[in-house]
Amino acid sequence: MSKKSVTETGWRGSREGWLDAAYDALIDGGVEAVKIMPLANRLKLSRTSFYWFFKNREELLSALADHWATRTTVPLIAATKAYADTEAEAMLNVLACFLTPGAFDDRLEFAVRSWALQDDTIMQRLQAADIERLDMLSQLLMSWGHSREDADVRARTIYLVQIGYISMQVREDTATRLTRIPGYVEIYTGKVPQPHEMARFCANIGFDPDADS
Amino acid sequence: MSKKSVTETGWRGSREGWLDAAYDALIDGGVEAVKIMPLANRLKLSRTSFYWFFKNREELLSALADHWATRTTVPLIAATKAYADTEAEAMLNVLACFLTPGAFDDRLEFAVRSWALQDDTIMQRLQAADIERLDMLSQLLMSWGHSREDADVRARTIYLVQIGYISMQVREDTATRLTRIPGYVEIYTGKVPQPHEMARFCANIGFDPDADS
DNA sequence: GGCTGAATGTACATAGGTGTCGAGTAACGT
DNA sequence: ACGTTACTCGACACCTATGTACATTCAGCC
Repeated sequence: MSKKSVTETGWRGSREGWLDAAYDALIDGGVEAVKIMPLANRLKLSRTSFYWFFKNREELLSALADHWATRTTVPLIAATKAYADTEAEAMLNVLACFLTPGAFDDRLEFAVRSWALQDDTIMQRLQAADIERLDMLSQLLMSWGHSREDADVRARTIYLVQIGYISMQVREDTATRLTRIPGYVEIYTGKVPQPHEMARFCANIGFDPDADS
Repeated sequence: MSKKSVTETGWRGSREGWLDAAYDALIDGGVEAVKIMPLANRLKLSRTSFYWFFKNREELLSALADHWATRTTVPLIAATKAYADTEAEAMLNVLACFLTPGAFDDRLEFAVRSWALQDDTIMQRLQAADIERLDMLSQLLMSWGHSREDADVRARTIYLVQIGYISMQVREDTATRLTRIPGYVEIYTGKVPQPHEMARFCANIGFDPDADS
């Protein structure tokens, strides 16, 4: 799914190939795992081939950071702007973004947060993203009638719970997590989601609650 | 406060000295910053002196991990068991633990979470700690009348918001954060803290709300 | 003032990482 | 089939880290 991209050339290496490998290394070993020599070994390529596609390690890391924004902030903001009939549904749209694999990339998010500890420019991009995301959530809540102050605390709760989940690196299955969703929606908005709203939510995240196993 | 401990010998180095330096390096650079050579430079000691106090780098890291437990899980659990007249007060006790500098060491907590990404044994200790902490919070809520399910979701919210805060590495001043506290308590417990409870809370965390700037 | 052991330093072996240079090789267009 | 371009690789120079062996120095105690 990732190795063989559209640009199917006869060459073994490619910018995307190195980038994918770097991405994998980043999400399950942190920045310090993104090293050219190990990547080369995994790709079964010579270490020095890397320098044909990238100027140096820094350029690779920078490309990784760009990737992060499009895989996290972008989908979240889209979710806050999605259509909704009720406040509960609007909140479910946001939660769906966090839950759907392929929408908000939580493992990448965590890796980048750790990375920020060692790198100031990443730290700055991260803090800017936090502010932007919180602001979007706050706006969403205000559009459903919450006061500025109330929307502020609630937006923080929603966002922080999610960041917390990511940071805990929980890998619980969708079904378990699903049982807690109505509770969260109620805590976040004060409103209980209706059965048909939950049904739409399940459909959105591609989950069939009737399936056994 | 940390450098010159009680054991004031005539020697320049000491186990504590190296440990303190390692701690500093860990919280503001991640595990990868805990390297003997840089520590030696900072301590103005020869690199190899280290090996007189520690067998090797691993032993240092292990000592650091032990330190983490006593500076995070231990105070949190104490806070859940602290005396309280009301549920709101009980919750404020927990929040105070998170806010008081010197109680729950949030920077260390974050550093360890990042560390876990690269180290399986740390990951296991961390997940055990998460379970234990969530369990304590849940028990606290159940002792104030919440059902098991409700306590479960609420405990997660409280804990995850805090982990989220830590992960965001926000450094907002006590006063700002304080304004949001009553809002959080209400979201967490459904009860509004009384003025005298807030006053006690301020006293606990060593904050004077009347002091200007 | 000299002994002793705790603490420090110097020198060496080893390992893994980065990046450059230049020679070689595979793919593709004509 | 041939040349050009796109890519690959090996060798080299360099840096930073770990850990060991051995020599040295210093504090504290007769």
